[in-house]
Amino acid sequence: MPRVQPEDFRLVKLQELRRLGVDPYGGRFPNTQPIGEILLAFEPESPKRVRAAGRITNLRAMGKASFLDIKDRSGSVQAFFQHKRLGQEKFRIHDQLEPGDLVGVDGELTKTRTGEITIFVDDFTVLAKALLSPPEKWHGLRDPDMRYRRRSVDLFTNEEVAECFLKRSRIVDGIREFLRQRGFIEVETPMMQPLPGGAAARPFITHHNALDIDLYLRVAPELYLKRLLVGGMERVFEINRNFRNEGIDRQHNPEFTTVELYQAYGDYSDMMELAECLVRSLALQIDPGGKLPFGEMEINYAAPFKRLDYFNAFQEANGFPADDVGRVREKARRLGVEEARLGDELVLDRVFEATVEDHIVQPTFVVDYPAALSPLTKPKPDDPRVAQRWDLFIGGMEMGTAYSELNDPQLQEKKFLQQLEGEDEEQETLRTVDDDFLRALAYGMPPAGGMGLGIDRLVMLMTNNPAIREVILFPLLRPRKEG
RNA sequence: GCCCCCUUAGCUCAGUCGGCAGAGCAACGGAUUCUUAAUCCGUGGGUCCAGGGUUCGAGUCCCUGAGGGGGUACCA
Repeated sequence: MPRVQPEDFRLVKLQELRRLGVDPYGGRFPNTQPIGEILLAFEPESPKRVRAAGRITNLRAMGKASFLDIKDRSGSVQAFFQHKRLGQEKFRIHDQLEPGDLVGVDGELTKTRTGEITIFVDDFTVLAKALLSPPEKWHGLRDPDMRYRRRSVDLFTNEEVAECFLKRSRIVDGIREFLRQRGFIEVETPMMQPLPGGAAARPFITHHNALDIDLYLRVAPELYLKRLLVGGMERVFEINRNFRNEGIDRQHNPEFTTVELYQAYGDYSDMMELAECLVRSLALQIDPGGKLPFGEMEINYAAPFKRLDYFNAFQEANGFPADDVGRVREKARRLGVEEARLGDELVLDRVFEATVEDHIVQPTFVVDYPAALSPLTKPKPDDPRVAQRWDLFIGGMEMGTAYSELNDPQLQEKKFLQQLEGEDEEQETLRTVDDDFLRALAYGMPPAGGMGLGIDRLVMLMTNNPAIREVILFPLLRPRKEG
């Protein structure tokens, strides 16, 4: 038994092609024009010869003639195959074509009697015989699970899916362009790290045989990018994957892409300006009015984004101050948070999430977080309990975070050690002290602003897809035997 | 992790009160030289997710499990 069972009726056609002396898996087919361009260049009064290649998406056979719809990445065109025009031998080969096959065609571009722009084919090449049928033409491939598992089919069948990933590519291009113009250079730092740092999340663990050491897939690139600041790379960014061994839902995939950047001699207010400008410019590229739908919501990307002071917002939403530990815990219990085994600062964060963050729809910077939640962040000069940090929320999602980066090596060490002391509700969440990073800091890191933005979520907003799996080409799925 | 829903032909789906397993598309045979989801005539196609139970009889009711979807929880 082959691993993938071809459909019998397609094997028959495959054999017939070979019997006719045709290689069903063609070869180079040069000098084609994108179908979209062919259609744009059409002039009714002066028919031209054209050459196109693509997938047969539909086929209407009528005895001695048939119409095939041929689709490439740029568009779709009708091709007319006629016995009279092709001759007995070629028409016989044409009879073996089916929806899903890839063909190259040569012919004259004119209109049919009904006015459809059509390639009147006088020669063609079989480029690939499909041994599995494409999805049914009315409803197509709709089941989300099947769409993710067979993303190839999803992409060539569902126009809007292909479009979404085209947009994603353009968004990433846009981010790179934006940052280059501001003097940032792109770098790549380790995805496999001896110590997972930069965020508190459960890491994936792997093993390197030659060195016989465990390595962690990174949960964040932060500590490496900061080493580059020490090294004198004053404006750096990295667009790459992070890996977190956590749950999967509409906003979370175990591997996800972020852009993380550092700007020497700046701080979190520079990052705020940068983030606002970047996100706004991406939105404006899609809608000149800067208003985009997201599910039931309409998001207005007009500047300036709203600013919300963490402690003021907390007081306003809850009617008591964030440092009233007793009332914070009481509120947490009422919200159904199991607060007993959590530290004060984590309980506060839960209550803040439930009462403030979850209700944010329009682009909003939540500014000045409790320092206890932000160990890599420079505290405010006038109040060490407050960190120079903001989180950006849009459409109910956390889009990113930024700090004035902590560059005091001794304070950093102290904060690392405090993290170790805090009772750890997640046994698997590693909290370690990265001595090598501390050593780098000790050589002197310039004060800097740093920021991370979730690119998948950004794409969700820009393409109006409320599920992260719609914007990741191959989201993680449970493997399935029968396929 | 917990709650709710879904799983029937290659695909998209219907299936009433527990009583012979259904449609469209796709496939196969035929007709058709300007069609547009082509049309017309004909044919074949099922481990009803898996296992167990109730019943004279289960796609349908009950239990267990698997996979998926949605929600919720977790994710400095």
